[in-house]
Amino acid sequence: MHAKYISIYKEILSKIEGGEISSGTFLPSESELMKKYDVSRDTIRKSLDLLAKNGFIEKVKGKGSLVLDIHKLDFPVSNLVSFKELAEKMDNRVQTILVDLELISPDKQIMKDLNISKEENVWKVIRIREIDKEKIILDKDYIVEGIVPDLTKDICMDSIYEYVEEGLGLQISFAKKEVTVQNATKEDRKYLDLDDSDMVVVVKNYVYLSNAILFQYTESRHRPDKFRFVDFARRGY
Amino acid sequence: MHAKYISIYKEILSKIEGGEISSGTFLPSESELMKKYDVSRDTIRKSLDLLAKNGFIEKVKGKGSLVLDIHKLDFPVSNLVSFKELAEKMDNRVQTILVDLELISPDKQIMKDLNISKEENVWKVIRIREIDKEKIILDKDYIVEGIVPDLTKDICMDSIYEYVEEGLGLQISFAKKEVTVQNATKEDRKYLDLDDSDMVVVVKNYVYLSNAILFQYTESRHRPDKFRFVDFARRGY
DNA sequence: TAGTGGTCTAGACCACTAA
DNA sequence: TAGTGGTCTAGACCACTAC
Repeated sequence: MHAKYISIYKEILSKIEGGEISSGTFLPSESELMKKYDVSRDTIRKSLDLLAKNGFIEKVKGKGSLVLDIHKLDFPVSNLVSFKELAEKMDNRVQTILVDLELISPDKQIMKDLNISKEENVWKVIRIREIDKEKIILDKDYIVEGIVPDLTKDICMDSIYEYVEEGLGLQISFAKKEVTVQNATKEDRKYLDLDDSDMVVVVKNYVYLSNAILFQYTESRHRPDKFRFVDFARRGY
Repeated sequence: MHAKYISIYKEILSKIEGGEISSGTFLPSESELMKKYDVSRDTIRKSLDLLAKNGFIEKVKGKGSLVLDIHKLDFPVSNLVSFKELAEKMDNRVQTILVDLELISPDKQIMKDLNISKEENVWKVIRIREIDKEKIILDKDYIVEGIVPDLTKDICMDSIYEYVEEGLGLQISFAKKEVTVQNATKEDRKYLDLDDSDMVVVVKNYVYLSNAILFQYTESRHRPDKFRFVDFARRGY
């Protein structure tokens, strides 16, 4: 809502996604955009840099900003989005089942993952994500009580991120992610519809606030045949 | 080599990676860095933005730029690096075996992947990547002949990217990537040491030049137990 | 040659943090 | 209050592209 360059980014993006600007064509030049939005060139450039970073345009020196036709991310590992935000793009084909919500004293592994002492308590949240009536993802969340003192069933069924950001006024900023493939555990087999497959894709998330404090460790365990993510990568720095 | 902000980025990065600046401490303020490098604030900010984007620092308003202790990427899906560049960080524990190098007429799938007509020929390169004497990754590359006219055994054994960028003077710019888990094919079982596992992690790459022309399609097929990547993700735009 | 994006500068005002 | 990073402006010169 605040910065001009973000508003302009969003406006151009909506025109690209809405098909108003077709892929393969060039955006108006930076000087034209300056006039159009009545801002300085630096502000326009920030907007275009965002579009380029996220894979919507490619800037070509001497020519202009070419609109790309890369499709949107299905499971964005490189972004940091909540399941609720993801689900909203999937037309209600998803459902969440809350299996467990309790305040626990952390074991050694969780203490290490969250970098806390044994005096600090931790919220443990286990949720199953159903897609088209099949249990596809097992989400195991561990959240530091000192940062999120209260957690209710309703919050867990809706969106923990939304609560943390809007309810508590904290800013979720960045995460370290790790993706591996492992043999399924008994817990996986108990909660997921694994069919014949005996492996799961494990996405580990260490999530930090904007003051660089670690507040959440999450493990998302996916049925492999339903796991897929598309990413956009740039070469160089 | 050219831009000041990239030199400054590299200099600060080497100090962080070399331990000269420890994680958990703050970088000098932007105004101090301005004086130190004798550049404008905008230039310093570009350097710091790069460090933040790549997960080395977190900027905290009113405080400063905090150095993070996130370890380096193992298998960077979100970056766009060649296997040779990756291997250089692994102390020669890796080896490449060239299985196939030929110029073919594309089948329907390849025509679609590379978005070309059947008149254009395509280089097909099949390579096995050994890590610690085990055959872990099967790389299948398809490269448009019109862009890369010559391809030799030596180039494929060394680095195709290096040849394209330095030999041909082209600039590899961005890629669309897709990661899935699939059942192993006969070809996978033939070329890889799959042990008991019957699945592979498939990383598909559509690689573009800086003029937004698609020139390469690559499929990297990994043994699942050896597949792992760590990524850094920021929330927001 | 004219137009494009890439880089750099100098200065301004703001919001946030800490003492 | 002083210092920090966040945003925005106006102007400059460069390298590249197209004609």
